[in-house]
Amino acid sequence: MTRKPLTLTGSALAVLRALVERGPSTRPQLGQDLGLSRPTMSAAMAELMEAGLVEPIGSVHGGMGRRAVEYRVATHAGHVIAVDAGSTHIRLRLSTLDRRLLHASLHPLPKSQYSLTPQISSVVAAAVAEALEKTEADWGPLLAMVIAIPTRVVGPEGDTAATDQEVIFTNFAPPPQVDCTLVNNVNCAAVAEYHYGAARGRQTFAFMQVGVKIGLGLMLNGQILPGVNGAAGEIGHITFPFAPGLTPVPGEAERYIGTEAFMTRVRADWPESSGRPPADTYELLARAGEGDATALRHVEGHAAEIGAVIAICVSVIDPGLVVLGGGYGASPLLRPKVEEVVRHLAFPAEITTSTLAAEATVLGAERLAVDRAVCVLLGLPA
Amino acid sequence: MTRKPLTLTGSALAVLRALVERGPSTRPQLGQDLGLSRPTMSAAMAELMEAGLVEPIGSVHGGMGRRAVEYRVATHAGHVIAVDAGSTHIRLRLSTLDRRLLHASLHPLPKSQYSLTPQISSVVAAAVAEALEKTEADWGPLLAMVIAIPTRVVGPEGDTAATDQEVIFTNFAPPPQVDCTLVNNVNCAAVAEYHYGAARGRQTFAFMQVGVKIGLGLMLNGQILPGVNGAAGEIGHITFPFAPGLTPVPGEAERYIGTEAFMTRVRADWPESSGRPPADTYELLARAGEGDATALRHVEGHAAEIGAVIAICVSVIDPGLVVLGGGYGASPLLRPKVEEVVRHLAFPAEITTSTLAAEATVLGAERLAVDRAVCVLLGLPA
DNA sequence: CTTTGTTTGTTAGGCTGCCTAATAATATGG
DNA sequence: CCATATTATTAGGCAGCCTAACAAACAAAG
Repeated sequence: MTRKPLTLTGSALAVLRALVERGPSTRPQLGQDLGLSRPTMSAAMAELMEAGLVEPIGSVHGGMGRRAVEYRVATHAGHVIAVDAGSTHIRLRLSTLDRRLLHASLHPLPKSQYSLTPQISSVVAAAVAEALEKTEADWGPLLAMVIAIPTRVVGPEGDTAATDQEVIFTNFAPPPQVDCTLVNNVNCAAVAEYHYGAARGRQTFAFMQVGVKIGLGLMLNGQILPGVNGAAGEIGHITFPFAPGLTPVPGEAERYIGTEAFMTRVRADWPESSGRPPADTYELLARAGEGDATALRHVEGHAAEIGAVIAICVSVIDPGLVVLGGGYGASPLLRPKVEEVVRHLAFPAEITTSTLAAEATVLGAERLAVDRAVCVLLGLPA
Repeated sequence: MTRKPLTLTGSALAVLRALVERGPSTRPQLGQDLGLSRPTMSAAMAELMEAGLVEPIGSVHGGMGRRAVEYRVATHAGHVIAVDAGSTHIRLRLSTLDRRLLHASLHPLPKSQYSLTPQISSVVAAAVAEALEKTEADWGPLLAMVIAIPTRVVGPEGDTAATDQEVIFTNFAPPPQVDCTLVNNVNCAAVAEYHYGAARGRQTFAFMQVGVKIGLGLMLNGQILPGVNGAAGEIGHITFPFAPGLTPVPGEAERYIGTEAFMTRVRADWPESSGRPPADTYELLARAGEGDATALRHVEGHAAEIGAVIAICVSVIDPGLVVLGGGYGASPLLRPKVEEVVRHLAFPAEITTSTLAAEATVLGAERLAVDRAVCVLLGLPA
């Protein structure tokens, strides 16, 4: 875990972070954006070159005058692995520190998993083994791994026994000496929406995932809120039903809003006159998209219930923006009704739909892995 | 608003902040805690003395050796005013930057107010006028004011017209050139619990106020979460009732959980055999405290409903700790049932009861005013 | 092909803000 | 009064940034 300390001057660190953030850049660009003078840029670059962290990749001319040399994070500096341990597929990305993709893979699971199981662990092990196999010599060291899992996650100081997070290691062991971090999958997706998706440029927002399960990822001032027990955003456990005379049942909201119970209700309430009920949510959404009135009615009814959940979240944290995502939630058919309900019940909040689809989680994990990798290189905590 | 810039060196600023934070201290103490060398402490102190921000107040001996000089923030450096514009009383504190109380007052309102009214504004105006009247010459300038109000609050860039916050200024104008900040009263109370009360030493927690209205103050990593529209913690607007087949009503949770509707239910359901129903919550709590079974049943039933609301908040943000406060919520009778319900429905969260009672809000406002004052002195934003 | 103007990168030197080390100034206790 | 402990100041150094001036590379115009 511990490699050589490698302390950098403040400006060099800022330059490294900027190159990680935005990819190849010239010195004038970096100096401008970071507010550093040319001599300081010179020193910082010399420092980073010396450490083998950056490399020149040619020169660019911007109108008149001398051409500026373009630099990027050196491939040789190292790489990261991001894994999305999903319920139907395992996705893996192996990338440089500035997120140039070096290897990617998609591994279907034998059957859909409702929770984190040893079977998922096995496929993760296979995916990572394959990635290590294909690693080339000049890719530098594997600096960090982030694995996105569909459970709540606590740090080493927390009560790891109380969560299911350790299940990921039943059939998988991370390579020795490699920094390996577990992160909740919804939080990863939120990170991706923040950097690349529907929430770009927003410092504060919530990402609501709707599929077999429901969950919320909270981004507050550019930082994910994990919660003291890793349970922030576990909105499957909101009090439900909640009304005078009714007894709430723990976890009932997740079951009720989740797509399995929803589809059961749809099938039970499907009129004979509308033909065969839809087999799954994809078919339901497809029919609703074609204008089938019965399908639309169900989708809108469900959207109103999702809106009711979001109104709760908006009342508690007032995120200003809620991004809908997940296998079911990403459908643009939901948005209008959700927005209407939220506006009626709670405070103003923009509602948008995810633009990253199934890639969101692994892209967010990659992003977090790169952050970890920079910390590992510099011996920084957190 | 703008006074002379007055830039300080980093260490001097740290020393000033430390003195503001913890009151009178000696140089060795400060140097130790801030990790500053003795020469740096000397320079910082010289700088602060020069600027008239600190003053020596004697010397202290710690065992053997030379006595250490003790310093504090100079009274002459300036003062702040904190106002709690509550529903039954206006509380005011006028304090030095290190929170030595110079003047305090308590002004009852003619009658209890459900929302922020012009009448409250009038009493605030009178309270502030009286405080300015009593200000002595050597107290230095009035650097900042914070007024705690029971509405959502947005900054100048937000849509102030959409909130009721401006009502505070109907009959009151802050002294010219004085930095005046409005802050939600529940958030102020949370700040006080953080520094002095039941949440001392906790970086993340939620403060739930239960009285005529309900509200949540969210402290995340030592920072209040105000929300994008100043509506974070406005849990009076959570979806309620929320159950299949029921139609939620905006703001219904506040009415239902709030003490007015609660007492109406108590009275309606009060058996003849138990004698005259209690006139208000104080009487209800008093009787419950004496062991009256009917009163206890109602208090516990209500506590379960409060617990159901808290379970929602815990599911969304997982604060680890929830402090119960407010006129009704501060009763220790609530805690056991609330804790039981939260543990049953959601994730582990400690439940405690406020220790600051009615002073919480004004103490939090004072704290925030001091922070603002330091920023004003140094020309810093936010 | 040379000149000119523009942009990029380097060198020289200075300033700020912190540090360590040494010295001076009190205090307590035999 | 002297030994010891603690506090404060002085002297000198170093890291990390800056500005100013200069050298190098390039495009476009003559």
